[in-house]
Amino acid sequence: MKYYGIIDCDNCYVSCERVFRPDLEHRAVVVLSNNDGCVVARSNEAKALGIKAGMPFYQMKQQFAGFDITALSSNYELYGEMTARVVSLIRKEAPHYFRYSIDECFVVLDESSDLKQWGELLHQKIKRYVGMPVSIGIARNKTLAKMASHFAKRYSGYRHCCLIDSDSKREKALSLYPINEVWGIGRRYSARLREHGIETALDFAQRSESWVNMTFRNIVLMRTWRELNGHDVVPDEHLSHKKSICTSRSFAANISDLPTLHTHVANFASRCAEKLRRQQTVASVVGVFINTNTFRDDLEQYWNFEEVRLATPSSSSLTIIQAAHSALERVFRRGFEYKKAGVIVTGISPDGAIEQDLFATDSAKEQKLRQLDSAIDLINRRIGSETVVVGSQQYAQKDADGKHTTFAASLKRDHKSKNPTTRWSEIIKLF
DNA sequence: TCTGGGGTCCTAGGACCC
DNA sequence: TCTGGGGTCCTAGGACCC
Repeated sequence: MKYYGIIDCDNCYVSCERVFRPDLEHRAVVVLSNNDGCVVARSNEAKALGIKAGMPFYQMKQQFAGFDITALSSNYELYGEMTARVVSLIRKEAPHYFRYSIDECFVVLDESSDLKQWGELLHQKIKRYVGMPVSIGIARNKTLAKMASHFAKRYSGYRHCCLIDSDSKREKALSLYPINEVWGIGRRYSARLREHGIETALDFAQRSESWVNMTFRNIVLMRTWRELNGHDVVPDEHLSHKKSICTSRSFAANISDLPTLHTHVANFASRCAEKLRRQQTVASVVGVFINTNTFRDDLEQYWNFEEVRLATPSSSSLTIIQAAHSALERVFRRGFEYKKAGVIVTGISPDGAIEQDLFATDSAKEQKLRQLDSAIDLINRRIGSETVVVGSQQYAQKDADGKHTTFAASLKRDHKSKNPTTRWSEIIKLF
């Protein structure tokens, strides 16, 4: 019989920071979004104080003035590296795995071994080798495994691994689980379910299949109902490549001029091209959106999105940047203060299976672009991201050394930690 | 003054085709 | 009173996830 396990990093970003800052253990710590905008991760101590996820940083500072809280800017280079180490350990213990998000990984297990012990040992191993605390849930399907991992996180008696392997355990767990915390049931559905007197996962699971069907006429909710009742019906995602890739940011300050937007959009486009190449795919459509500050209802708002179709699907930074620039020209309207922009690439297919543009004459050029991109990727991977960039990615503004400012430097990150795992210059020195 | 950045799936409805 | 009947593809919007 097949089992699913989920390995979930506890307070992932905070835990990554604590590996290199042991002084932050047992203290209230939050990690902020880009431009130090919102709280995106909290230590248990910060949660206990009542700091909510998504809370704007300035509000937190007002509301929790006088509390001893450490706030850190997000350092995605570090989090990406640390979680990759976690995954490499998981892979050794469970060859059949798929990554669900930056901090979660599903594995498929069979019943032959002692699954509870397996989970406890994996937890110990990840803690010892990477320093990351994880919670592990194991059950017959993914919805129940997620629920189990929450129990593992909440009750220390489980020793970081909760296994649901019988109907009695399943029903007990369901009865203790609020309906709004079930995987796949968000704010809207839980409000509607509560109108029908459903408070726990068990209340929902015990309704008849036809009642759920008639009341909601919704196949997604129906699948969740089946999983709560022990069937394995939610399909495995993330086994194939992504169908859309987006890179977008809010700006530290408003931007009204086209050249500065061009530079930002070039950087977003370049990131999208990198992501395409990493999963060995190409895109055929490049879209750009820009918008004014949606929180300022006293100002006139503008939001728009334009797409450009490529003659030949591509993952080349130069090609994607060019297309993004022409899309930007189309969405841009003078006279607005822009707060955010983004590039979205779609029409994604595996690289290699590209049907040629009927009128293409530039396959030799494509070949050269490909070699150029590979060389840039290699350098940026070995030496550090943004070591080599396309000219249009460089900001007009220069730093103290006379060098052009880079994308990373354009973000406001006043409380950022070092990158001891990916930058030679920031490696930890003991003496 | 300061408010994140990614993704997925499903459905309904319209355009278009034969 | 009573619209032909299939199809496919695309898009927008709504729900969800982390």
